[in-house]
Amino acid sequence: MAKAPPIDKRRNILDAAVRVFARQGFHSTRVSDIADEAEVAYGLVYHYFKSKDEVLNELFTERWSLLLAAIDEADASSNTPREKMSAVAAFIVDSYRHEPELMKVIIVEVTRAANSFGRTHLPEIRRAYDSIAKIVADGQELGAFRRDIDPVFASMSFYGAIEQLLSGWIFEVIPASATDFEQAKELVVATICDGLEPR
Amino acid sequence: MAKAPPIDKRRNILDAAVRVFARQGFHSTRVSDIADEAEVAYGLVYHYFKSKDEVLNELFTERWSLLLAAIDEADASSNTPREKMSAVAAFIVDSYRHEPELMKVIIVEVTRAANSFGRTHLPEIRRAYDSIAKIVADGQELGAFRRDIDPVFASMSFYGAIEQLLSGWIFEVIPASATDFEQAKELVVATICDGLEPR
DNA sequence: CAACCGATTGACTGGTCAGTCAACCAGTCT
DNA sequence: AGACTGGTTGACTGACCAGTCAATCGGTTG
Repeated sequence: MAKAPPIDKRRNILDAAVRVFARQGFHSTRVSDIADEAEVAYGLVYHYFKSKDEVLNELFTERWSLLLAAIDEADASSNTPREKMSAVAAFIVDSYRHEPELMKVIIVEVTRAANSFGRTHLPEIRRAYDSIAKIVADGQELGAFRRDIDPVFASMSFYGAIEQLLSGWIFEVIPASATDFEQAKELVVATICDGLEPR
Repeated sequence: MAKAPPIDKRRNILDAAVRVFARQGFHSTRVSDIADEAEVAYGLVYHYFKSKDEVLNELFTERWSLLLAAIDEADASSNTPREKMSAVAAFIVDSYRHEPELMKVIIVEVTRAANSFGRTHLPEIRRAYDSIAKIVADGQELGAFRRDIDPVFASMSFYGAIEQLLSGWIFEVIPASATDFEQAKELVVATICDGLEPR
């Protein structure tokens, strides 16, 4: 049996797709662009994937499951609710820091495109909101968070704030240096947990 | 000269486009869909607009300028910084409440699609962030807001949180009743200004 | 009425791509 | 060697659609 060809063409194609999608956007990417970038014949893309859509689906699913795992892990830890929120923020920011192109594709083409593409993935996206909401709800139980704000609502605000920051970096609306990333982690949590008004 | 034809076809087309874009998304809308919805011949769309893109541009620009004006007006008022933030949140939420289809189109197809379409409008979008940031900065001057959070950063978090809520309503991830709208206005401000942790 | 002009119509064209498929190639097994 | 298999190739097709344009309509002016 088996080969495990030294070079995994399927992986090549996926990686190439990230680069091309990030550069041109999903819609204006031709399948031939992916093939070219991967230095592979046009038809091979269809050998490994059912359609152009499936390539994006795969990229999203691969990554999103990591996020879901990270949230669950944060939740399972014995940290304070606030530290759990910190962990989630840190995971997302670091994801962007280490793989900006992939995150750009996921956010721009899926998460923020709930219309076209994201529609298929709404359930998974929603699971992230729900898991974060659970952290908030537990925090409320413990008295660490105020009880008059609906957890799902808080979760959406929190996630929305983070995603907006990533968008800002992606579209170069705000500066994106290493220190900006570190600050961002702290500041989102500070904003959401402590608020803008002085204590 | 002049007529002012009782029925303004250009307006018809614009309104029809909102409905169709909201229903099917910009990309999967054919120009013929717009013409059909407006009960107008295909070619007429091109009589009034240079291209399909221009229709969307027009819709966005029309609306966004109202938002910018609303922010400026809030800023110019003699209210507290927090009340100014409230006014901005209220304006956006009410916009959605009264014209959900238009807001859906603007958010989904422009604001959150900074890749394809929004790219053209980044400057205008940015202006909104900047104007909100100015409110925050003034609040810091006055001592109403803490000074260790960058105004632009705060502005992005605030706007991101609101937009995320709209997205939640748009994609039916969270319930959207009249009371939800009213609550939302208060809760975003409470979250961002006071924070999740009890005072 | 005749000339004019902007609004309106919808058939048609040109270009673009996603996806198909028949052929080819390189191992592996017998 | 011969047969088989799965990876690999890229030319080709069918569908789709934005935008064009020549023709028509209806109202106004002189």
